[in-house]
Amino acid sequence: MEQSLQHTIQKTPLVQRRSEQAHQAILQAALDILESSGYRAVTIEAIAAKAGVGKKTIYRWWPSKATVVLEAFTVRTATVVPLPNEGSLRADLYIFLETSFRILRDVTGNIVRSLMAEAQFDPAFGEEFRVTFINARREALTELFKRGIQRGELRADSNLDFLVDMIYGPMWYRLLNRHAPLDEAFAHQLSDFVLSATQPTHRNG
Amino acid sequence: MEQSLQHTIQKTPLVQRRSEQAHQAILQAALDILESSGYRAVTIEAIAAKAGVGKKTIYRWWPSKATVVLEAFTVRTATVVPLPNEGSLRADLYIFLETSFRILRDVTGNIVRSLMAEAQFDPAFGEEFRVTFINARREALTELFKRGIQRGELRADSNLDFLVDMIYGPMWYRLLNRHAPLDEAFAHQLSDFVLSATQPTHRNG
Amino acid sequence: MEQSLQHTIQKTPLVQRRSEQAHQAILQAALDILESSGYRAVTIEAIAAKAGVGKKTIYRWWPSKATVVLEAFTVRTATVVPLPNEGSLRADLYIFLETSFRILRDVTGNIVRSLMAEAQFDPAFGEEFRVTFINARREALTELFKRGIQRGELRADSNLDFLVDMIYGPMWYRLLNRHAPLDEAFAHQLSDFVLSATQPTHRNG
Amino acid sequence: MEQSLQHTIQKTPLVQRRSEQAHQAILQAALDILESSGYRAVTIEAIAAKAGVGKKTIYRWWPSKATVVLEAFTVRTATVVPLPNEGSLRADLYIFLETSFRILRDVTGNIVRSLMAEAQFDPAFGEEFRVTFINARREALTELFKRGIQRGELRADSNLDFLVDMIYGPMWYRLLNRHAPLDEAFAHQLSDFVLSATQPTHRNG
DNA sequence: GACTAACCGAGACGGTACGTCCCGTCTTAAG
DNA sequence: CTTAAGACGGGACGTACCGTCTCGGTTAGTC
Repeated sequence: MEQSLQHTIQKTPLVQRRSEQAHQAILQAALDILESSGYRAVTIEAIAAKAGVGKKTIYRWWPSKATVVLEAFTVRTATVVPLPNEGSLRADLYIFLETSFRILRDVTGNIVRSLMAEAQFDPAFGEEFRVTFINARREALTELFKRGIQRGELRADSNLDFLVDMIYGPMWYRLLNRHAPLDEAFAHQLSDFVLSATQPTHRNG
Repeated sequence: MEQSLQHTIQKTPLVQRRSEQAHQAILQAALDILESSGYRAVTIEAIAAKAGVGKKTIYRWWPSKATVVLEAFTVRTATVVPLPNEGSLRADLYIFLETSFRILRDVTGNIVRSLMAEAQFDPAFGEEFRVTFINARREALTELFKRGIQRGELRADSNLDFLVDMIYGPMWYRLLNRHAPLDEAFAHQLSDFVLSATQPTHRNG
Repeated sequence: MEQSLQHTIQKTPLVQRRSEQAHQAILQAALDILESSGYRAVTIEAIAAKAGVGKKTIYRWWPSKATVVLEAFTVRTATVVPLPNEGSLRADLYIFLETSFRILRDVTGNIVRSLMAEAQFDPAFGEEFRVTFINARREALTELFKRGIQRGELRADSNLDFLVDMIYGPMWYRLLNRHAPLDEAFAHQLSDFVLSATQPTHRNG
Repeated sequence: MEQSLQHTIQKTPLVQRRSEQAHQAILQAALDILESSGYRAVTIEAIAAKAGVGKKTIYRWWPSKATVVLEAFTVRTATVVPLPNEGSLRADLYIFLETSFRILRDVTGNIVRSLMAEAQFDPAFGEEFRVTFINARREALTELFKRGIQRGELRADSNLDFLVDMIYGPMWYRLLNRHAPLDEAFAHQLSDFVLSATQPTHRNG
């Protein structure tokens, strides 16, 4: 983020000569603590100590520990957003969900839950979390639905943002509330349900 | 809580009863701070100071500040769960949602968001939150659906728990993620969508 | 102290019907904690718990934990004040000192040190400690000197209080300051020194 | 303390130097509380509040409040150890005692009593108190006696440590036990008594 | 090649809140 | 109507982190 300006004008070269080594050490330390001791144990002081870095260095580049964790999580782990293309919306949606669920079922789920929780207390981080994390996933899902429209599997005037809410809402609800698992059955139910409510023939039949 | 055993043998009520005065002062103080300064300002020390109570007294009866806030919130505020009965599932569902949304749009929404966030960090509180708060609301919604089945508006073999997820999921998602409002339009969209996916086939057959 | 009134008039029988059992249990508990964990671990709460007694019961009969310890120490342990009678002041003094030193060398020394320390912080206890403990020992020593005067080993106009200070002062100094031991050598040095400064023939010779 | 190594290799002065400002503020605050409210009112929290300093800063540099008070007392107050040189041991000793007594008769006496009391409960502090405070005074007195030996007023083989005990013992005893005052009369009695017991035999032979 | 400005590690700093320990008083129920 | 049991308001403890700051030292252009 702070580097995105460097390849543009580059008229003030002495500014922000960050140490890439320290940068990576910080992200790695955050991940290590996260995996070994959980989000609660992640503190700026612990990260600094583990990374062999001054606290100032962390504060220089990130506004909060949640932001560090978010970057560590998105950059250092290969948490790619799935974008299946199986030929049918039903199949794509199911695979998208089952892939997402599988990722969330392991430690990743706990990290994501912690980040969403942190977002409730820290509005600035909330905004960043939405932009960086949530929206990327919403757009992938939107892309799936758009393909469905192109194939005629979905009405062209469907409210895609709303459909995305109908998919991600129940997923997050189960993730955060833990009253029921994010399993294959749920992936089937959820994709079937949303498609059954949106199939063009049924809706206007 | 400690009185629930009294109708049995009454041989071990040696548990000293709590001071009702202190109890209420604590809940009120928690609410006051919550409303005036937000959840972040709620600390055990602040509650104790405002309630004119020793910290130990709070720790004696509640395991965490989240638990105090939950009790203050559920007991002292009239946050009744809506249970409309308008004659049709569609109307009941819409009114249920619009009533819920209206409550969540004011400060209550922030409290609820904070509690859900806290539940992510504190498993014990998470369990209590689910049982005390979430489940009560799930059951009310389930009751609505059951009436719909009785009226023939819903298939008798509908998976009600899943339907509840499809209603509460998107609501919580918007509440926590704040990418879109919990307004009347969403109440309409959501109730219509769920009903359109669940209308008994023989009605449209 | 509070019993000293009971065998006098006894016209108000229902007042102060202290439980002798509780009384002894408290003293014993104080001693037990003292010996097993040291003076620092002696608290009213610990005594009450160990004695199976309410805290109120302790506060009813003693003003402070130091007072409890003092009574436990003087009443329940057989810490008799030595009063040797060997026929000469020199012998009596040495035996008195060596006996006292021997007692102070074991745990008793620590208790006595703690009580003297407590007396510095709590003036009321300080007074009681002086009257109950210190003065009894000063009087014993004074008695020794008086016998010395009768035998002609000491001038009749000797300032006995001052002589007592010259004996007990160095003893307490070593006890509290711990820079040198309270051993037999010191008992000899001390008694010899005081006698050499007070022998009638040398002084006026 | 951390500067004492600087004249050597200067390769490991990585210990961050303490803030002299905070250091002095803490000592001053301790003294202020001590003089205005007594030793009992001296708490780490009170010192921190009065000095405008975090509690951690105090704990970083001192192990206990007694240590803070000791440093405040020895460094910030001009409690010089008297070292008279009047030409005779008798005069020097009397002036030494009367000067010491005068200092102990005011608030200083209470501080010193409190420190000695604290030393009974806290062995580590006891050691520091002995080394820092007690020993400095013992050495001054020893110096007096050594001059007496040089002048021929004292036998060359006198046990000076024992003589110091015979002077300081009674002083401390009266200071702590408060059964009699530290007045000029006692200064005379004490110095006379010790000298009368130690006069070289060949002088009176 | 020396200068110099920024970064860097280390961690001290003022500060807030934590959860615990005891204090001395007060309340309850049980005998 | 006195107990034991322990809850109560309160004060201080020593700890954990916060976010800011102050040090030397290191390093990377620029002069």
